[in-house]
Amino acid sequence: MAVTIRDVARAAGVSPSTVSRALSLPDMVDPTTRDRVLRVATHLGYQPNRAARGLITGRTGNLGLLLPDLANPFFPSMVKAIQRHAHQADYQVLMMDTDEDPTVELALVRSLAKQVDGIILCAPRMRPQDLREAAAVRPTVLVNRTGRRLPAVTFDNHQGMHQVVTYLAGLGHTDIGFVGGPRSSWSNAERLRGLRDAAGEAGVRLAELGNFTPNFAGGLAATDGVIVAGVTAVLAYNDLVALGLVRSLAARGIDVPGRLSVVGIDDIAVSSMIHPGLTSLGLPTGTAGRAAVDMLLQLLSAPGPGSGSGPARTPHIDIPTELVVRETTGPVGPAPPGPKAPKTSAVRLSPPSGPGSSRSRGRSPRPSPPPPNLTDPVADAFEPRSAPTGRRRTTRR
Amino acid sequence: MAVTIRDVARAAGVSPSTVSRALSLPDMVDPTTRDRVLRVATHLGYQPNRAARGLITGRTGNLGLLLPDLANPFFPSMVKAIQRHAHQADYQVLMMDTDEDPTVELALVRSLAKQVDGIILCAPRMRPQDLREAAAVRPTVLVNRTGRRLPAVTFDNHQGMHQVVTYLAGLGHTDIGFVGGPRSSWSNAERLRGLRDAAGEAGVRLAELGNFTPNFAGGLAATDGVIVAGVTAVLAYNDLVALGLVRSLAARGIDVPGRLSVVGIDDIAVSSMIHPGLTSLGLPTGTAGRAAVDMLLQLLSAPGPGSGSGPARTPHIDIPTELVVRETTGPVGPAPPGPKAPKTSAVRLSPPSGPGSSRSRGRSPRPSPPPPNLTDPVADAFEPRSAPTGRRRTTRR
DNA sequence: CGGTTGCATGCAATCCTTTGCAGCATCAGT
DNA sequence: ACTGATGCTGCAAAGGATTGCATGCAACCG
Repeated sequence: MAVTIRDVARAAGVSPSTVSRALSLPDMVDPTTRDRVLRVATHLGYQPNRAARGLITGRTGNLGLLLPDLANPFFPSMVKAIQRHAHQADYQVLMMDTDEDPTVELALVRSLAKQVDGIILCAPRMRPQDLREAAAVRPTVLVNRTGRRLPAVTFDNHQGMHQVVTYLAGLGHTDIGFVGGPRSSWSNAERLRGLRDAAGEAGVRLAELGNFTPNFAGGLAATDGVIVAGVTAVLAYNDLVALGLVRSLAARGIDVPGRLSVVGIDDIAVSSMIHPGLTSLGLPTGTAGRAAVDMLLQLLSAPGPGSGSGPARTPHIDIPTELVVRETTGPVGPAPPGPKAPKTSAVRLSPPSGPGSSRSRGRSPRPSPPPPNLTDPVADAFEPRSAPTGRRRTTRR
Repeated sequence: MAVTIRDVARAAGVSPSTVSRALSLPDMVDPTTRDRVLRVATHLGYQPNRAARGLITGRTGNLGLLLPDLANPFFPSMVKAIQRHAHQADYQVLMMDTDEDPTVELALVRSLAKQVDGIILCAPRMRPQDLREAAAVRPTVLVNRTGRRLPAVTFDNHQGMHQVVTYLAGLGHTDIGFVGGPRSSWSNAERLRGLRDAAGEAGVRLAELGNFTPNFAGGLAATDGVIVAGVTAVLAYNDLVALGLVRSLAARGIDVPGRLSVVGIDDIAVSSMIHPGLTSLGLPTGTAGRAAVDMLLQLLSAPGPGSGSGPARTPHIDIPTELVVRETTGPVGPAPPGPKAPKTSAVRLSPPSGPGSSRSRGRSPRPSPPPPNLTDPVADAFEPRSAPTGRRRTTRR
């Protein structure tokens, strides 16, 4: 059927062993024969049978990826980065979605165990002991959380919270609310900690508004609490929550950012598509995905635990975040009494006083004059995801 | 290391063959021994080595899934359905993302070939001959397109276009524009064809406004053309394009749906989150994903081509679409001269005259009275994705 | 010139499961 | 009681690649 290593060997006049070595241990065979073997192999279109290889090496050539909900726009970009990077190293990715159900996570990890060489685990609510069990069964890298002595790739929540609080304080906000995510979520706890620190340093009051589901519905549910809290700015657990918040605030006639500034986390693609554009703390998911794959591959090539000189430090990468300022944040102050002011308008956003805010968008308020021409300058103003135009980023401290 | 079939055999006092049969051909072994074997197997936690099995059976237990861009919110829900369904049949899914690059599709299919038993191919722009080559290497099911005599799962574009046109015509629109997607895309051609038919039947004029990239930027780029076309309603190739359109129309001060109604396709999650909510032709991606897996599994269990009585009909499932009416569509007519009417507002949407439009939302315009209580009734009005409240669907014809 | 070293290659075992075939036992029928 | 059929089980052969070990050859040194 398919071309096997014996076919190549026969055609090249060598033994199967030599073919195998020519492919996987190139400098162990004579250059002349190696070239001949490789030429024959490519000519015949030989591709090693992964099952046969796996049977003897005990490796599958697969990486497992466990995540809570692919439908959350936060994940696809990370998944894409992971896939691309894994493929470059000749690994396949087996992805599994837990549907935000922590009870199935461990079961999925177990079923994944036999079929992968290593696991990238994105399970913000998994219990630490389960985490340990998962890591015991296969080399594991955590993403977006830490665990007891386990390799991890995280986003620098502490620094991120500082960015947000500093930015908002610079706009004059002294009362900031936080719409929390799931109580058991690692990043929720982490963000809360960072927020308390940052609020204390900046001298602003922090209102913790409870825990909500990390999606659009959660944002809707949080609205009333935000209103009665009497804050002038609110940070949501993620962009989906923020979107829900913005949506139902608008329905209540509450001006964003005039009466209330809203900030999200994740900087998902939608945040730049809607009106008003959502100010959000961006988490570089692509960088994280690549880092996780690199870390895992390194773990796989490294000798197992117990050997080596002393207990190797468990690797950990903390990725800096990046605040993307758009239109849901503005200086604190009463809603302008101006005649029939539009509900929300980009013009209301004066340049923040924080660092890196030199450029102003310069777009006029909604009832704008007709476009000067019909080609495309408008597109630039709307920050297509690829072009940095119109995105003002605060520099990292 | 791991527990093998021999361990189970030894513990159960039978030969490995019997264990194998007890697991895969249960009614071939004596019930007594079968029970004993199964009990021992589960007790020892035996899981067959997939590599060894694959080596002899020639099957991998994997399904390949090729798609153009996971970051397009249209796909994750389909991917989730595919995964869930495949796992139930004890298959794993190897997903590959082509990054919208048709030139890498064939290469990826080839690299996928040896590692999967069958392929679910979502490649709207792949050339027919490449399609055939892909299908020759492994059993293949096309999704969201057809190809020469190849099994396929599609959405009923023809019926969908009829739904949209009928609905818009019912609102009084006689000039409808279509913002097309990639010229080489199968569904683009299909939609165009359906639109022409439907427009002819309904007696409305159809303006074909060109081809654009199937994303937010494409919508931005299409805006000028839409404006000069002089239409009162426009259908976009997909929701992302529609969102771009809505966004830049708003920036130009063009009232949606007062002056221009906008309809998208896909009904991605975001469309119900933004304001104004996007009217969209929903494509049941979950249904499609499940259907594709079912079809592929059937293909895998069926005898290969050439056998059987005559050429079996190539399976094809056409999934009905479902129009979800929200706030970007309304009756044709000049923008109301009413005092400081908000740019867009749900109240402006009078019930469409189409079928199935009995319920009205009953939400008041934006400057609404304060909420009656502080719990959650607002959430209901905003159609959290799970609850059908607030989604008026036109019944299928 | 003999011995040793080192390199390149081949041999053969091994990974674990499935499955065609053979064997054995039991049972029914005559 | 013998024959034939039936049903369950075991034997052994794949299936393709990797790898420790052995072998053969050449080169080099003494």
